[in-house]
Amino acid sequence: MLRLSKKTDYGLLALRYLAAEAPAGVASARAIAERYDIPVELLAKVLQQLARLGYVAAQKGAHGGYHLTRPASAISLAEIVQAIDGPLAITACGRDEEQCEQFGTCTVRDPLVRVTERILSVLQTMTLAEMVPGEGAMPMVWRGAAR
Amino acid sequence: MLRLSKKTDYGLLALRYLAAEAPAGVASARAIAERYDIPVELLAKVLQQLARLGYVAAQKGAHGGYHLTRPASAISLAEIVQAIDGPLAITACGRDEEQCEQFGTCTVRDPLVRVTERILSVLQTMTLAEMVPGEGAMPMVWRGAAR
DNA sequence: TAATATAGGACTAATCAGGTCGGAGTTGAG
DNA sequence: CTCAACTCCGACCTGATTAGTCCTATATTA
Ligand code: SF4
Ligand code: SF4
Repeated sequence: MLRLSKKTDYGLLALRYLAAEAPAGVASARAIAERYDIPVELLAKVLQQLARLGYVAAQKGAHGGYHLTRPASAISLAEIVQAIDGPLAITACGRDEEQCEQFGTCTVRDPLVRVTERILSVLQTMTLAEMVPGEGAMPMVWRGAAR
Repeated sequence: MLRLSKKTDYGLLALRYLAAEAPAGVASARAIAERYDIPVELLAKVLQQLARLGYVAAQKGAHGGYHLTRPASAISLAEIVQAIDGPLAITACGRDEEQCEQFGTCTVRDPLVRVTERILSVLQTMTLAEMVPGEGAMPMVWRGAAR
């Protein structure tokens, strides 16, 4: 029903925390999970994935944790979503060989990929920095930002 | 993973068929299902839902079928999606009382509803008529259509 | 009346997201 | 140097949502 997964939701929450509220920009999975009342292991998994993709760096051992590797203004919502949920696709035919039965006779595929591209561009124009009101840059250049 | 349901996909296919290819703008659920190799019963259910909402009208009995009640240019993709999949929501907190555990401590809710609104506007700017290349109006007023 | 079409509910099967478990690696105090 | 505590990490399990099926009732037309 056009919903993004809870994992993405949690990941977003965590990244925003690292960007805005974390003591020295560093926080452990446990700390973030307790702050937002999220299952620890699940959030850990999300952060692991983000670490694998290089959005955050992990520090093991005591007093370890995660920290951002890029400025929050350089991380788009689109990147986060795709890092966790995989490539953005509105339909089943969206990516890979995952094509549906009616791939051959389908007449709405092309219009829908156009829609997908536009949604992607919406996600790309929203950066992590714009999600934290006080901190970072909060540019007032909203209008005309499409595309 | 931000995908719209197969039902919506089928419904879209059916509506486009009624708008563009159907003999006299009328076709039965069976005919459409066979045309696109869709489970008949499932497509029937989708069309019933669309009929209930008033997007198509049903004619029972022999030589019956469905036909659009509005010009294709007056039906937006947003309407179709919401008619079949229910209200558009990116997150679990999106609608109703379906609120998640971290509703109270959540810090990303507001930005995400903004994103939802923008995605909705993308879907609203795409009409059924724009999905059939030859027929109907295909306006070239894409740029600057956001919001 | 026989054939064809929609209307609507209940039921089953498959898929996927959400959540859980135990283990491996690192750190730092003693 | 040793060891215990803390962290990340990968695989596994389970419940919820979706996709699809089946059956019965009702309406229309040839
Ligand atoms: S029906 Fe068409 S648009 Fe939908 S998944 Fe299949 S090929 Fe893609
Ligand atoms: S975590 Fe926040 S944005 Fe996500 S569903 Fe819960 S309240 Fe909504």
